[in-house]
Amino acid sequence: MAEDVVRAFGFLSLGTRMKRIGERLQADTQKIIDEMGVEIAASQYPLLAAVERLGPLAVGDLADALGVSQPGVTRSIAQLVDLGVLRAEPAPDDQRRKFVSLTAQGQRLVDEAKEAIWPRIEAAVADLCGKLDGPLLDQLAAIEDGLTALPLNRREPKP
Amino acid sequence: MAEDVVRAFGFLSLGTRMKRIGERLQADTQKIIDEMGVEIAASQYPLLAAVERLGPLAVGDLADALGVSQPGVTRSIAQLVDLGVLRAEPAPDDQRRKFVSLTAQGQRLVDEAKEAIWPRIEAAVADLCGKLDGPLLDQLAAIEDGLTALPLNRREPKP
DNA sequence: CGACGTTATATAACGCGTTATATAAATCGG
DNA sequence: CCGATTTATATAACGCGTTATATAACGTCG
Repeated sequence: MAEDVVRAFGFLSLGTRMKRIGERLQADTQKIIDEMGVEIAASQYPLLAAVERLGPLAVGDLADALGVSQPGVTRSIAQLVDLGVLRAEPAPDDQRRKFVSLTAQGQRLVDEAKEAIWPRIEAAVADLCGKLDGPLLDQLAAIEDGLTALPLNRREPKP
Repeated sequence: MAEDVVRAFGFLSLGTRMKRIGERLQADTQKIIDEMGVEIAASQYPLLAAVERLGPLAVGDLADALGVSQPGVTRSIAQLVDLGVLRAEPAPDDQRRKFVSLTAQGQRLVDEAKEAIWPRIEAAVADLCGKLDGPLLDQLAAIEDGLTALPLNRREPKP
């Protein structure tokens, strides 16, 4: 088995490594969602959660709240509007702005997620790294090893 | 200023957040490399470093060493071969396998990087998160705040 | 030895992020 | 009040990761 170069390089490849871990966590999270029979991509939940938490919001404000670029959220919104979970309507006073809100179906989806999915994900991630402490690189190694030993979707199944 | 939803959700959106931080680190790293007038993308360095560290290696072994998929490294290799820094030649005994090695130009590039670029990056990242300790989410918050306060390319300029 | 399964790499299609730029609406200044 | 600038969103093109599948070479077995 070849050496894990990205890990071996420590701080030098920290960006690559964090991105890699993030993708792995997202992939495992997607598995949990799939197992629960929901049709929404894991990556869309932050957007739905932001709309629910902050109320109807313009595209640019959503981009700020999510920390991603405006074209990125514009595209995600378009997909979720197509799926019928989001609605986008121009602001009455300023036709440039578009306010995004949950449809009834979207609200149901979020309610379900809050009830059944998010607690499960949060518990699994907390199980993986809630107890961690110490230097960053050690924690990252523990996360990678922990995921290899037992992926997120095998952790803390709903009691 | 809108609330940072991904941060607020804690473990629930940890994957999204780590990916986001990784991308930000990579982007800052790219700035450092650009400032030093080198024409290689930051994302290619792990591949070059792996080839240098582990010697001539087959495509699949490189994928293992880097923790990415085989098609991913196949594509990166193709680009670096086009740039003239890598060479790929079929193994004499097994024509399916392709061994990847540094060209003279590639070796020069790596030597330069080891001399001037990697130490600078490592110092900047160490400055950002070498002292961190404690729970993971606190460290991530410190990293994000630290990058906002002073991006990597402003840290520890070469003495 | 030839067919068949296996293994290594290549290609295709897609996801989701980015930057750069286009378009349309609002605002500002003469 | 109209032209110029600014602001908000949309679109296009690309980067770099993925999975699924095609192709070619190897090994094995009847």
